[in-house]
Amino acid sequence: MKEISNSELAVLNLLWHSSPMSSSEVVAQLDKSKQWHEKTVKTLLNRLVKKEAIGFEKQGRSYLYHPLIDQGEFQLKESQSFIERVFSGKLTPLVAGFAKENKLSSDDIAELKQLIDNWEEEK
Amino acid sequence: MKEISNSELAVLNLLWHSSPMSSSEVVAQLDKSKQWHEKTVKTLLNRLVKKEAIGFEKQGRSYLYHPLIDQGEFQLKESQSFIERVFSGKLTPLVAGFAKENKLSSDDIAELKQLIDNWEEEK
DNA sequence: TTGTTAAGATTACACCTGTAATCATAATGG
DNA sequence: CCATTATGATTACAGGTGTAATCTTAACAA
Repeated sequence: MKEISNSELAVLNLLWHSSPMSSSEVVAQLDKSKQWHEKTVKTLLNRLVKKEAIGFEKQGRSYLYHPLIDQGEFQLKESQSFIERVFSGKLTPLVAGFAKENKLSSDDIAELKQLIDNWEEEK
Repeated sequence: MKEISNSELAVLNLLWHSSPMSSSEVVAQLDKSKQWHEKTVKTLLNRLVKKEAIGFEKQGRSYLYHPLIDQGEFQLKESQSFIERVFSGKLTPLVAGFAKENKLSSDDIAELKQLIDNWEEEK
């Protein structure tokens, strides 16, 4: 599968959150966060279709779009390649960086502890 | 500061690891990992200079390059924007994804525990 | 029925990126 | 002293990206 650009990802994120959605719904949602023109959003939907990242069902004159790729898989792949590029493949320095700069909340810590407990249990 | 592309980052990573370095040294190092032509590497060095990500000292006919931006800062910024884009700003799902797919080693877990301990101590 | 609209398709266009090749020039080997 | 070379500067060029505008056509309003 082709690379998904940042702008395209914003659209895809919406569809992962709720789908199917018509282009006008996507436009309406995105208009809250980004200031994208309707034409821009349509271009992004089109490119995502070409990349086979999303598909659609015809609904009269308009389409209802839905994701074709799995969010979890996408996130894992992206995370791995990001960590490879930026942290030479090591995950903990990323987390350490957040900790150092106080970007971690107590909730984050609690969740991390939980993760570790689960991991150890399964082992 | 301008965005650093992936290829440029590979060069920058080398310079963070050891600097200053001449272009031929950079070429030699990169030739081990990537199969980049000398001309390609020179282009990347040039672009990094234009982006003010690296600087150089003249050394006779050639230059000795060194980073101008801090690796830790860069990594933190990139991490934040990555996590924002891909995980809606939440860090732990990233770590959870790695855990779920068995991408975490015992060493990783040990390091994470250490991090958490330190974090709690400081609080 | 027909002019207007709205949806999707196609085209636009400048800038970035990957990946070099060519140009200009100063140092170096003979 | 001069031809060769190595280094940096400039140029190349296709494909991706952000950000739309224009074109085509089918449905809807009057």
